[in-house]
Amino acid sequence: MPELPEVETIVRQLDAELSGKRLGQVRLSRKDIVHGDPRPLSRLLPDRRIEGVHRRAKRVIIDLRPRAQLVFHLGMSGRLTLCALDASVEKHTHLRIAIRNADRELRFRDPRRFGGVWCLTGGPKHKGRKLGEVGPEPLPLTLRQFKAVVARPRQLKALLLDQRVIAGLGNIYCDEALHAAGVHPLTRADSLDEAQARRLLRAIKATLRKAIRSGGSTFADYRRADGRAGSYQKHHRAYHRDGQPCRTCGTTIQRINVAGRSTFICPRCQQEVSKPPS
DNA sequence: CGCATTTCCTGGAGGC
DNA sequence: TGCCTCCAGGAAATGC
Repeated sequence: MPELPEVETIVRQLDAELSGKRLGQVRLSRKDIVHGDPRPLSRLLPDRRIEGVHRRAKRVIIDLRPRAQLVFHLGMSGRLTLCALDASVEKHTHLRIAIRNADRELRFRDPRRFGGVWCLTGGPKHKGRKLGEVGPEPLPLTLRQFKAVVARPRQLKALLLDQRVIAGLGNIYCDEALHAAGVHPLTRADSLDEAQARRLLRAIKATLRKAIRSGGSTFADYRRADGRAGSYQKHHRAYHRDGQPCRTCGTTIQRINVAGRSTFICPRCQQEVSKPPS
């Protein structure tokens, strides 16, 4: 489940490897992973130069010249890897884009197909599912901005997961940050006091930065762009640790359900301080 | 407005 | 071993 740190890891590798290179042949074996018209993909992309690869929210954005953008969302099980041309092609590889003069290609694989690709060429109005608006990036967020964004009568975790509110957090890093901040996920977001808000924002940033340094968390599908696994799962303190002792206080980590998601908490470190919204 | 539920999809886990 | 059911979850849609 690639979230901000996983996508950031992929993007840094792709940017380092691909900037300045030109795209070659495009092979799309599953048209329905493309939102909008899939034809421009193979028609308009070859020969464009890669200006750079960056991230916005959980999206990988490849900037091209002449001006175009290739946007990937990895959903649950999406992988974006740079492979040797002759490497065996894994099942569910939906898109392959050769890199000129490199003996390598970019492959997009996504068994569950919750992910997708957008090809933005600035041409006719984009049809199909649009890229939704997303909220501010968490890493540059100031405490003032964070408090403003969080000042709503909603379950805290549901709010943090909402990409329109803050961009990039998913189930793993929400649980890790809430645990690190010692805040219960069902806390009413607008009831956080100054100290809690500060702790939570710091925990979010610290967790994301550490995860980026570890190349993200690999549970099942996620891989870095070079195919290797991330290692931050070894440092998780809450996520997927139900039944195991809290690394802070030894209390057994519990699994509950919040916002329709499995949620892992330490019932001692994360006390429910205020009534959740109706 | 918020929130629970459903939908999409596949592979892996667990039951028998 | 093999079949079956259940379940994970990002994001959007639906119903209350």
